[in-house]
Amino acid sequence: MARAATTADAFNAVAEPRRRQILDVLVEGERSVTDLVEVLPVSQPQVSKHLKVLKEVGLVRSRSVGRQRLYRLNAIALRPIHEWVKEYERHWSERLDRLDGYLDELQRKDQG
Amino acid sequence: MARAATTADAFNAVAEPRRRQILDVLVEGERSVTDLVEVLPVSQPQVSKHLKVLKEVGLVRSRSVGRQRLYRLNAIALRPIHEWVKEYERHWSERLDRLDGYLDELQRKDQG
DNA sequence: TTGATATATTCGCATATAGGTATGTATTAT
DNA sequence: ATAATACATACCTATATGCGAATATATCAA
Repeated sequence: MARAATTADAFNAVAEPRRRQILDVLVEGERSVTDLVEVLPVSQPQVSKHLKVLKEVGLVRSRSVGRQRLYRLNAIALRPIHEWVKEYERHWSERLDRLDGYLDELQRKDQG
Repeated sequence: MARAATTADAFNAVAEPRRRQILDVLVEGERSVTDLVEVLPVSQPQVSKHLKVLKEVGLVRSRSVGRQRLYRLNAIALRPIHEWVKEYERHWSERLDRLDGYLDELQRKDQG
């Protein structure tokens, strides 16, 4: 078996930095493909392909205006990621970090 | 070019559901490889391989105790994901969702 | 030393990727 | 009709993936 498809879910779609970049632009408002090409260091075909992936997982929606296609963010599709990662937030508090440091040190003493 | 390596960053490492499952167990405390194999529907070699990926991106740390290797979460490595996705949270408020619904409807009327 | 337990690594496979380049398809303008 | 603009799709390549199966390595037990 290979890796899960980029279109499998938001986690996979967003793993690609370019696609996060695109979302980072769209969060400011609707943009045409050309707009995105102008702002990002990505070719037009690549932008279109990335948008297709983002659309398949519901992260963006589009509408046609003349010969333009305007894409906009559908942020709620990011919610599963937020919900998942949120549970871990309390674990990077300073207290737990210190415990980790302590365990690392024990390890070093045992084997180093 | 191919897809970015799973070990490229936390985003890519965590895109794989099995690895999220592993973290979901480790969030409750340190576990040996065997512990994880018993709890998850994954073979031992696969668990070891997933742990290797997680370790390479700093999401877990390990220490040896006898012939066991105990893995523990290093949650702070998830912070970049949280920081990124957090910015989008306000965008899935009800008001913006309704605007999206409205735009979708316009689109349907224009072209459907 | 021999065997058992715990974990890691290797090998083979099918698969889908991101990017480049080229081309197709609407839509508008002349 | 023709050309130009805006966008999508097809084709190619290199790459690394996740899984299964087998094997290697380390540690402890008898």
